[in-house]
Amino acid sequence: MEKAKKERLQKKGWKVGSADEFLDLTPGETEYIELKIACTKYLKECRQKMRMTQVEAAKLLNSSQSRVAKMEAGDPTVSVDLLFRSLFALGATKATLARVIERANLRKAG
Amino acid sequence: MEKAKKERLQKKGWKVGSADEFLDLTPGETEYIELKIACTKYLKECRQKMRMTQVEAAKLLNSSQSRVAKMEAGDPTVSVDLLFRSLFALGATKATLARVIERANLRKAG
DNA sequence: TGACAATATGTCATATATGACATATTCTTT
DNA sequence: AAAGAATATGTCATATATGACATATTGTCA
Repeated sequence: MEKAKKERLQKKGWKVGSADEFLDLTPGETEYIELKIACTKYLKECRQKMRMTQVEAAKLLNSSQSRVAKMEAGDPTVSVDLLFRSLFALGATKATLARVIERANLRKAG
Repeated sequence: MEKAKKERLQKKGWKVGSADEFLDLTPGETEYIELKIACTKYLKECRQKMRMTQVEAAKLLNSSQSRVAKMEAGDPTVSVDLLFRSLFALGATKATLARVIERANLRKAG
């Protein structure tokens, strides 16, 4: 990987390593990442289904547009806590979240 | 509520209010709390099923006995992120977690 | 194209989470 | 009951998350 890009990513909080290190993700780490990504996708889906802009969603969530954008982008500074609280605030339930998590590794169409 | 107890709980990070305020929890907040509690219970269950002490679990999780105790006790300083990462590290999968979340509001026997 | 709305990116002060340690309490086993 | 193992509680320095703001980029429509 290009040195400049690597440093830029690390500065953003991402772990950056060789392919070996990447493959060294434990199963648990992989599941965690998949879960988080699935939540970010579902959040965006929910917001769009409600025909809200990020600004509107931010107001509803007592947050800011930029943070909503980061949530949907899977920014490393966004916690699962925040994602969950946001999803629940947008009307998601434990049942729907469970479904999202369960299917996290499958293609959206699945 | 007794004043001393109230202050003690607030100092610990819990929101403490009148019954009205308690009932004012939004549905989303309630779901979030139920989810979190379910995870703490499941974590303890997993650890015990593996016949590990908190000290042993802590070592496995690169954490400390005291934090494991707090995770299992639902301490307010414990994030869902930490709970999830810990559960995955103990062998839980997205599928099992989904099940835990789905059933979070039901009695354990359910 | 230009202009406006929506989304993304960068940064920061503050808030919250975390591992670690000390110590207290509870649980077992004898 | 005493002793040791296990768990719980309190505290703190450091790490990470968060809302907010400024600014950049992208999308849309006339």
